[in-house]
Amino acid sequence: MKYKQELAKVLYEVLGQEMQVKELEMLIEKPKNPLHGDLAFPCFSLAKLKRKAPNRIAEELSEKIQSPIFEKIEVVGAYLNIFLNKKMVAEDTISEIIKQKEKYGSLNVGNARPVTIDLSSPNIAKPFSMGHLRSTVIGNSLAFIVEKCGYTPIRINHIGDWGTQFGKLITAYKLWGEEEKVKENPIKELLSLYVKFHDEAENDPALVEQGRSWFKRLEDGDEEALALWRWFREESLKEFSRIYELMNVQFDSFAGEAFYNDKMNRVVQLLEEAEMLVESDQAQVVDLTDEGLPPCLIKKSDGATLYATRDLAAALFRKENYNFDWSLYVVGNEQSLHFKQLNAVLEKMGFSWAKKMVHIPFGMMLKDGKKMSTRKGKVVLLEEVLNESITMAKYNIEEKNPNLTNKDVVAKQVGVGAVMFHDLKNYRMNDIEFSLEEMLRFEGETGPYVQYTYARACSILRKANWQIDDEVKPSSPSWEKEWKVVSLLTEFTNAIKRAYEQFDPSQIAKYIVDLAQAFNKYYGEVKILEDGEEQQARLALVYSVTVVLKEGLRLLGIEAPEEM
RNA sequence: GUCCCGAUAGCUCAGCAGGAUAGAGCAACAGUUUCCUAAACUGUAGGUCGGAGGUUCGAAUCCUCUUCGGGACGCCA
Repeated sequence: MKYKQELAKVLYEVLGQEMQVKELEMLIEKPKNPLHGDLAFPCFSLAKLKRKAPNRIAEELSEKIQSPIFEKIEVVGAYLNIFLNKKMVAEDTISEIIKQKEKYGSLNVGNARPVTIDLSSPNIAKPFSMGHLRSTVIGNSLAFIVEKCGYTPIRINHIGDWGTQFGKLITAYKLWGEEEKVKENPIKELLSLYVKFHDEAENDPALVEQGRSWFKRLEDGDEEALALWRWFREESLKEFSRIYELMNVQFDSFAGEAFYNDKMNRVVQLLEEAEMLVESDQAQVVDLTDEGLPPCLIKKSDGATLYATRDLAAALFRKENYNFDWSLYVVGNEQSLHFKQLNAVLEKMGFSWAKKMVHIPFGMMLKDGKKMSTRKGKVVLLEEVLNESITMAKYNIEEKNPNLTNKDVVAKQVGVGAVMFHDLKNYRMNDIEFSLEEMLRFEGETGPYVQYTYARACSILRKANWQIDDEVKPSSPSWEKEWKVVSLLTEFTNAIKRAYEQFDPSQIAKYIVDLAQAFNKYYGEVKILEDGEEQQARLALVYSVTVVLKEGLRLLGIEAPEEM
């Protein structure tokens, strides 16, 4: 990054006023082919300005520019290829990592301002499905990323503990439920009641009506309805917390939908005062035709509220309570219309901060190419997948490293890491076809691969008895074989910046895979522990790699065992 | 019907504020362990970047159209 700026500056000095430093910097690229150096400047656009052949310009520039950080400048056609001074860059970078340790790569753009993150948000009385995994894992990672950029993240688990579904569930329980069975296996039993309700409702529309009226009773504070609701809620939360513990995810707030029950009148009132509410088929809606959107439903014909009402209340509450700078919603792509409407209504109400509310959508977890449906009971349970992955990791440990001391702890770290990394490594908008085989893969571009690389590096440092000493400057004559690793280490900040700007954790995941690959290649080529004057420099590099791999994994919410 | 996503190697995906021969991993095949953890490394093979136009010195990348897949579109969330 800073090397790019240096090149832009040097070019600017030679070129004079023809282009701004910023423009030049934008033109500079990182060649894919290492034979083309570390930085390249294509002269095509300059050729147009100067009305001169691009390769002539490249020639001329190559003779004029110079800087102590350039080792060599080559001209290939219209390209100016810059080779950086390996010794200088390597020793600089490694010293910086040794000095900053896990702070390396931090970006200070947030000034400690709060960022609320709406994530996970499972529904009570429904199993924690693979679909919720995505929101949990992406949101959790974004919280770390945003924090790395200087913000204060606030993780909010907006539990789905309110809505017509509870009317349906209560109806089903009253009709077919047995207390004993529910107590034995709460989620499973409640889910089968829910599924049964939808099966039966297909032939009996009166059931849906009953469900609706039970929900109305719930909203009106009916004791029987409330008691059942509380019970379902409690049992569900118990189950969820087990999963969060496995994944090591923590929240700052569990304020879910029910939390906003007493805050919705105010929203309705505000909308009324602004004369934004319109009656339509006995329901109350906000018209959004001017915004090119379908109307937003605020109140149903029976007076009960909807999720849009609750989300409006939640948005107001979060602004007032946390005064967020950004408010992120990590919610599936299928809800993007809802969030557009939400934004539009808030803007219409005159809240300019609505612009700072960002929906962060992600693709669906598909089963056989189709959406998984709770109603049809077609879900894959996250907990089962996690446990299977942990078992698999344990098996691998027994095979490969039977003398490991804390096998169960490491098996958990690796097994869970595999599942989490699998979800984070790809661009979040892609749909994912559920495949247990893919998720439990421990080789190639996977979480365990990165963890393994880290463990190997740690093992070397242990064997060498290497101690961190902030004063010692690593020094080596060539840095030739370690150059790829070094050059990736300098890129860490860039990866973090991209992840933040695009709210995309996969940027970090891809980066640490690249770094791990480069390190493993180096490991295969060079005997790091071999005695000699360069050994200390190599060890300092290995240490730098451990710092960045561990920090990269941490930003994804994944643990890094030192042995595995 | 309208709107939102996506399409790159057999499979899963990178690459996309345009740049040099389109890259990984998995699967396949062939190798590497008296040597720092083989969950690794090396090599071989594998491509009309869905299709057609357009903009440009230059397009996987930008624009338009089109095909296919997924999703959303008032009383679910």
